[in-house]
Amino acid sequence: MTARQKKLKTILKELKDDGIIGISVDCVIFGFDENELKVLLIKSDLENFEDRWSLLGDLVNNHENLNQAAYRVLKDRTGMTDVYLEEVSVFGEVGRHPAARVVTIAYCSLINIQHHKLKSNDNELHWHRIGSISQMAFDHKKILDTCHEWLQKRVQEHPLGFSLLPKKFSLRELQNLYESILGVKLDRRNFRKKFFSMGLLQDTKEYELDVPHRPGKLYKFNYEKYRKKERKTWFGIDF
Amino acid sequence: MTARQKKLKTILKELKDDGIIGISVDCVIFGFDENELKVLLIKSDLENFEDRWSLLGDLVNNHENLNQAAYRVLKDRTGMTDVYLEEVSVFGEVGRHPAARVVTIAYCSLINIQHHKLKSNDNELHWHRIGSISQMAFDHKKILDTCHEWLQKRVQEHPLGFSLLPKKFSLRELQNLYESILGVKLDRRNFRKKFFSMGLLQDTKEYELDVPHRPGKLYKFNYEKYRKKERKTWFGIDF
DNA sequence: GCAAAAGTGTTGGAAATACACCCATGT
DNA sequence: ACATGGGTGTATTTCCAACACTTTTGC
Repeated sequence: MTARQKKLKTILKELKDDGIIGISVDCVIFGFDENELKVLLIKSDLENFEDRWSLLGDLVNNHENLNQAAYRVLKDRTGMTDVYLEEVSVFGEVGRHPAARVVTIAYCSLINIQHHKLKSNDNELHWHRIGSISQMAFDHKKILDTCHEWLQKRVQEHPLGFSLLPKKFSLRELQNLYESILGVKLDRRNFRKKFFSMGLLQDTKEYELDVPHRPGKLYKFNYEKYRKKERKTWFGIDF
Repeated sequence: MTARQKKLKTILKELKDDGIIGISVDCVIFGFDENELKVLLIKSDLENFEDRWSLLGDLVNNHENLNQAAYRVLKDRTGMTDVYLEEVSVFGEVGRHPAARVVTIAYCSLINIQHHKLKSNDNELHWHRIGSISQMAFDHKKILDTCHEWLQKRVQEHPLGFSLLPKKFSLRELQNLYESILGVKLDRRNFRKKFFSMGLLQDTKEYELDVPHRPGKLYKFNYEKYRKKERKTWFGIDF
């Protein structure tokens, strides 16, 4: 048991003894690699859940904001700082944590997996394919599923998928990303038409390298133009 | 100062002294009356915010789930039990509450205002028109705005607007509801077409009474049919 | 009979879908 | 030369937006 785990255990015991509700953040860290959506998990802290995988999380300090706590978890555990992060939901069932009453705020984080080199000695951390995960510690499977559904919806309405890709990407990569997040196959021509018609992809004049076929153009997402864009507010009622 | 307020003040003081983060729920209670979307507010509990309006909320007890806490607030303060309630977001900035660090879970509740007769002696509670509210206590204006935006989006994708209407309603009432939530004018014929084509409105064979014009048909929303309906998962990418 | 809102269809344009061939590159 | 994926256009269908007159009721 690490020092970190010991300290956590002590704090949780105190919370329980004093009848106090603890607050934590849990990060669902998505990455995209080998054309698959992956999630970064760690071997569970607690004995109760030995051999189960768990999200990265920690208790919130009294003096830090919630998203600061989430950033702290990301930075301390993955070393990454420039990360897309958004609050998704809250999980606060009375019995969700065996050691004490802990209400947790679930964050969805998207990282460019290329930039994140796992230290090789950090063999408690692993990237898992979505769909290859059945059981997890605590209610973390439920949290993961919620965040995945949130991402599926969100990625269709906001340009956050680009956070999972390198700055410069081919349209094929972009399409693979959408297909793997949504779990569907899309028509290549219509997909291109759709994205080009938005006018938010910027031609870099560069091409893929070292591919065993005709290289594709590389694009950047034009955040500046997106920010200025006038957005329609009425999408149409449809249940 | 009421007994309730005194007790709250004591607890908050304890939290602060012990350096503990408190957890509360705050309910944004929407109603629909006189063809306008309204929100139920109360005069603020705290001296700091005298004469400002505040959402209905309370600290979460150690032994109750978060939505149970939200239901409790609704029941204790409005007397209503059969209420639509959904978690929207979390607000946990360090300085958001002057008396202590309190993280609050914001709930959106929709009630049929007809069923809720405010006790006349309860003159601290008032229905406010959305848009007539400028300043509020704490960060409650931000919470209100967040919930309103959430409702605008949600009501277009899920059939929750009906919770604001009587069981039986005319299409005009339904359209007024959507118009007031979204702040837009809609074409009457297209609106009808849209809803009828969903096939979820059930003709009650009844008509409006006591209206000074041709009475409209009354409909019920068919939740059962909605539940069974197969929903498409792919809405199309659009930023 | 008049005021007020209910009820009802059609048409044109935009967007989504389905679909097949040639091109550039590495091996 | 061949295998692999890149790049492109069109026809069809579906969905959305715009729009005006007749009907029923209360007063």
